[in-house]
Amino acid sequence: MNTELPKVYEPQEAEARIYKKWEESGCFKGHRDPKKKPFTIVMPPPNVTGQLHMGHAMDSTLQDILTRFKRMQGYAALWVPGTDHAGIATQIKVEEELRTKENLTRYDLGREKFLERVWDWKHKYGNRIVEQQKKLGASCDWDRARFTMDEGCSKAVRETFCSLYEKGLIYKGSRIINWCPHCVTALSDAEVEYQDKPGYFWHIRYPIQGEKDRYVIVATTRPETMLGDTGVAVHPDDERYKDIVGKKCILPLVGREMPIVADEYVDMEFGTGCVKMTPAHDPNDFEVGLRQNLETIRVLDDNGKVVEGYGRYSGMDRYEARKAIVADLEEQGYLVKVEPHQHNVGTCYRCHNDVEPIISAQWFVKMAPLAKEALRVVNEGEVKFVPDRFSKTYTNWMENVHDWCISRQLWWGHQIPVWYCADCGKMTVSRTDATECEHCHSKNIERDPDVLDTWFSSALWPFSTLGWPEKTEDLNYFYPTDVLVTGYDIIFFWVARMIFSACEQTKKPPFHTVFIHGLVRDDKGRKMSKSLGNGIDPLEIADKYGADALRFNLVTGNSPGNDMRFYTERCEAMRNFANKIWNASRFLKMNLTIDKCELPQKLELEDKWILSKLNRVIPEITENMDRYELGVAAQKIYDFIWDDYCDWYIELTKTRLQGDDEDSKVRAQQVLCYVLTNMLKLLHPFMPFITEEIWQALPHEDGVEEGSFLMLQSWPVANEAMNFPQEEKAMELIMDAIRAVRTRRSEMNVPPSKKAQLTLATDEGEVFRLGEAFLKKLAYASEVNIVPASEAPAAAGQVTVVTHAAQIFIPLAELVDLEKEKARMEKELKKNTDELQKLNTKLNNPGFVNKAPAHVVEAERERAVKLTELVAKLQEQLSGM
RNA sequence: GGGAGCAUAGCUCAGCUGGUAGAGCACAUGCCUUACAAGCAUGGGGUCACAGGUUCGAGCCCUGUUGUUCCCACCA
Repeated sequence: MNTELPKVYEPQEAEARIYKKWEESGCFKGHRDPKKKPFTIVMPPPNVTGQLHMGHAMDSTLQDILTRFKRMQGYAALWVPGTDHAGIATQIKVEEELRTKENLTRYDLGREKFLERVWDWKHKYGNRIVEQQKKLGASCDWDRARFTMDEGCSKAVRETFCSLYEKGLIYKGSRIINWCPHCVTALSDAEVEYQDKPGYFWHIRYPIQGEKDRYVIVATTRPETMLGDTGVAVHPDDERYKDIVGKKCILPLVGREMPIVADEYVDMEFGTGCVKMTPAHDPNDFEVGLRQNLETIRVLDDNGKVVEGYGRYSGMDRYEARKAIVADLEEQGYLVKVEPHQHNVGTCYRCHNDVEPIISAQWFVKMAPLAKEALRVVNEGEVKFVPDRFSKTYTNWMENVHDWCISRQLWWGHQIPVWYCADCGKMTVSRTDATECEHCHSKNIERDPDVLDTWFSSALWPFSTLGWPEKTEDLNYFYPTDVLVTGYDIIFFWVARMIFSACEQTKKPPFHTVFIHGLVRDDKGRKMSKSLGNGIDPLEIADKYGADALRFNLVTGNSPGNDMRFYTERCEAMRNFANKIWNASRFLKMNLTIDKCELPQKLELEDKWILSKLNRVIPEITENMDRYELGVAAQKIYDFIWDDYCDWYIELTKTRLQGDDEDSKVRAQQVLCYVLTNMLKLLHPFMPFITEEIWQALPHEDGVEEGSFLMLQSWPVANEAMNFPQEEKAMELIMDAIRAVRTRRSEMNVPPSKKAQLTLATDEGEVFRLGEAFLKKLAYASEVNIVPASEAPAAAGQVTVVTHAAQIFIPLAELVDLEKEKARMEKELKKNTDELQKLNTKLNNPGFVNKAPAHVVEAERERAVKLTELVAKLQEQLSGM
């Protein structure tokens, strides 16, 4: 905060400057402090290839809020950042660049050269997202930044693979897997996205061998797979087909003889009750094939083209082949009919091309034993999801999980540490690079060319980043970590896998809480995506409105786990809030003569009111934070700052600040400063920059070191000695009167410049005498007369206002239309009488009085008293009109 | 076929363990009141989707209905 104090807060320059200061002075460092409890958050590593998008911004904001909050609460807070090598995504990006700039493929370069290019790319762009996170204020310990392909993480990957293999939890097998012909790699189940797409049902006739003119009719959505058919199945109880079970049929176009088998899998009700079996290209058929001993014939190659040996179809792309086959079937009279059919097609989560189920030799993690412990820790509450409903999502998935296909036919990633011996044919699985076969010592070995699923290394992230498998001090102190913050969209990909990996490798769950947030959508509720071009760049927003405003926007107005729509206008509102605080602070600075932030001995009514309110809001906000209700906490601090502090307290202190009583002036400053300091602390996790900026410019409490930072100050706690319930109530009486007068004046369009005398008839004369100055300033009174309630003047010819504590008379006779005034009063009387009646019914109900908690009954009684007084006053005034 | 979310002011959404319905934006009126017009004051606007139930009391809890969104699942 410089001395010029511009009227409008400009975040751009300030934010960069402040961040630099923090970073230079080591504020973000996570130190092992034996006197403190650790609080650890490990960042979900964004892709190295990535640009920071709104989802990252939200994720990082939530983590930063938690980290800053805990740091201020005195924890040894550590937030570990990093990036993910993102196998497919990165490889595709680099390949694209190769193609467009040099017209080369990765095969032209060869594996080694290509990987060099990817590393170059990583070094060039990998830091971009880090810089972007810094712009948003992320208080990570950047010195600990990790990359999933760096040495430590790679070591963790190798150790995990080998130990799982040794325990028999990793195996290689030929299974039906999801294959992306575009990315030319296997995918895990989680990497397949199912989409409803319009398609067709082709009904095809397969002649039965030896039975003239007899056929089975099968239906398929993928006719090209018929080339790989090795059987037809019917249900064993299906009377229609009992006689043909065991016979053979002939595959059209190919001429293959295939058995007709009976299998429970077939649904008699569906279609014709006959199903073509393609064990090499359909997971169900594969299972049936195993039971029925059907041949497995692969007809599509890795690129999705028909393999050799199928005449004119060979070499055709799967869709081309489909057309050709359908045409031929029709021409040869095998096609019975074609029906439009909506079906669920698996697509690649990266390139969105249709995934092909293909039989292939891949590496798998055996999930059943791992899932057991991963379920236990969640079921027994060792790991909690916030909001809790996501634990159901998690357990449902974990209970039904299949083995995890972890090998990918890519180059960029952790290469599988397995060597095959050309001599003895056995495998060597090793933690260090093998030079010979461990079985026959032959040097004639070759490494498995495949790499591991990216998520295999991400799954180790919470402990690999802290040094595992080494037994490091960090691991000992900071692990298990505390909270994982992430979107619900990667619960399966990542959260679940971290949990079972940690349980297996470290024998502990990786964190105790999973704090789940929703997606940030555009203003129409659509997902932000590149293809739609509806993404909003968080950095542009931060640039325009400030990172503080962006953060505040991302954290308010929605509840945990729910998606939120992003409105730029809301950022504007939050920017206005920042500006409001700026100006409140500017006002204080302009009036500041003190150089220390401390509370005075003597407090005025309004001081006690604001301090008491502050005392109430501190524990509330703290509790909301503890419960991850960050939006609620943010809203409360917003309201307190804007409504209580700015709109009321500052206004209330103005007469003192501008008056002649030096002592009172100083004391007002002291309270203003004290409350502002506390508010800045409460707001700091949400709006770190502006709060730091202002705090730096304010006088500090005793014990705050020169050159210290707000981010390192302690979180406020309520001060019991500063609770003043009586004064709070008294102040409210005055505020009620001010509001009531303002309302009446506003209804009559009296401008503030037209001051008027106020007469208050009240039994709370003492209180209102304390509020005289406030009534003058805030209720535009030229003079305030206070008389006992019994001596109320005649209402005639006056504007009258009634609160439950006072009747107020304003001599603005020329503005009063007596009839209108009467009507208004009658309306108000009726409203209040009705309400009082309702309340009395409630209070006369023994059920309520006996069963409701005492404080609720008490509150209602108080309300009834107030209402009764109000009604009495209204009646009195009406009768005098 | 399972599972979950959502339905509250014109719009977008909050509403913590049941206790007098809230915010932002928008709208209306009056204010350049010496911190802030990115502001101040005041106001209008809601059968909390529908139907039952539990309770002294339901936006909140239970059951069902409707609409809507999402996730999971091998119906060819």
